[in-house]
Amino acid sequence: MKYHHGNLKEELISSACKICEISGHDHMSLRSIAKEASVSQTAPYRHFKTKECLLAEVSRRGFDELTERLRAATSKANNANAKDRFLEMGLAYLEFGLEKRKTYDLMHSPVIDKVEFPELLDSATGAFEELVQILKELFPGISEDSLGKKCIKFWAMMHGLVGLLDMKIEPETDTKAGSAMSVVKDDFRSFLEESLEI
Amino acid sequence: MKYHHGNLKEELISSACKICEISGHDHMSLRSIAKEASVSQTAPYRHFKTKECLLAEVSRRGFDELTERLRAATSKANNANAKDRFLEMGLAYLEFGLEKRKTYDLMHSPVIDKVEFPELLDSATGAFEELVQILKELFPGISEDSLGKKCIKFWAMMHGLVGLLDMKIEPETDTKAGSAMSVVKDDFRSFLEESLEI
DNA sequence: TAGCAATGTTAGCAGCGTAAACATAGTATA
DNA sequence: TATACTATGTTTACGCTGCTAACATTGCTA
Repeated sequence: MKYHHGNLKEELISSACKICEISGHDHMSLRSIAKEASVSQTAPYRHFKTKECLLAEVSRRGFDELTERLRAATSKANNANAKDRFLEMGLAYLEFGLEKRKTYDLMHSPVIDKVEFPELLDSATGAFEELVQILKELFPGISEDSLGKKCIKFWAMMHGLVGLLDMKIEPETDTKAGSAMSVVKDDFRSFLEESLEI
Repeated sequence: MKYHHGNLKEELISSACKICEISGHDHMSLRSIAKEASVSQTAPYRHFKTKECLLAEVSRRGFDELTERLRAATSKANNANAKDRFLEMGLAYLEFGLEKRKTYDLMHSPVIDKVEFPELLDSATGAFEELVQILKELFPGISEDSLGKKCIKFWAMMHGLVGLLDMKIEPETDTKAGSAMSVVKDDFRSFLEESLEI
């Protein structure tokens, strides 16, 4: 067993990503991550000033993966029209949010002050930029103001939807909110399509 | 100093609400709350099984206040038409979210599993119900399915907006997202009005 | 080859949520 | 009114946490 790990920083990050997605960022301890890397409790402090810094890195990777997925979704249907590609993107966003829910939560959690981590803000902006591009195509010649509004509207709707869909309101505890939700869930495509007329 | 406090439970909750809104729920300790009530560290355990139970109560009060504000907003403009009342409600939602941001975060935070706290779910549903009512008025004769979709759409948009608006992207760090945001912020009323055509 | 910076370890602090055992006060019943 | 019971408080203690300080080892560079 050599004293110097060699690739500890990277291993800590990927362990953190794994643990975060399993247990959620608020049940994740630096000590457990260090243990997973078979390293002393305080070793992480040679690579991250605080726990928050490590979490910021996890968050950043989350945004980068989201960006990648959005890009992949729109280019998957590359020869299709802009509208279909937009729909694919919406679906990809939702999938990411629901699939990697705990990471998604971290990414939007206030525990990490994005102002303190500029490169995190960059990654987050990157994902947003994907939406801007596809909407620009969808509405050619649109004014900057209108484009901005549309972007916010969709981004907000998607973000809100992830939160709402994840509430997993079961049929038994069915309420108005619950039944409304399943309508959307069952046919998200048409839901999103209608929204295009905003 | 009498041994029995007399109204400890209530005082703990209101202290918790105060501390939560100031420091955020993740920087709030049971011990500090107990101290604020001049009571031993473990006294809260006579009234709340776990810290989460206290947080659930804080969250519940948040939803109740939100419901109250939404109701007040729509009835404030009581003699106005449904559309104006809807706009008032949207504004009220946004105001609550931005004004009581930390509490709002707790309310939507996954740390409290709503399934475990049915009365919390009730309170949350109450707020949603306000939206259902006003949209029903706005679109008389609308099918249940369409109504449901509209509700989700607006709720998601509002919820997403609070998160986005609070990012407080400053002019200096201006990005496409930042400038788009200020457009919405400056004229939320027209932003919401346009969305009505969904 | 000497020295320095990077990266690891050990020991220890204060704060946290929580459980167990005990103390006191208020209330219902005999 | 005396007695038991229940509700509500305190003390003590445990294991976990983030983090700091002091020290050890390694690899790079002059």
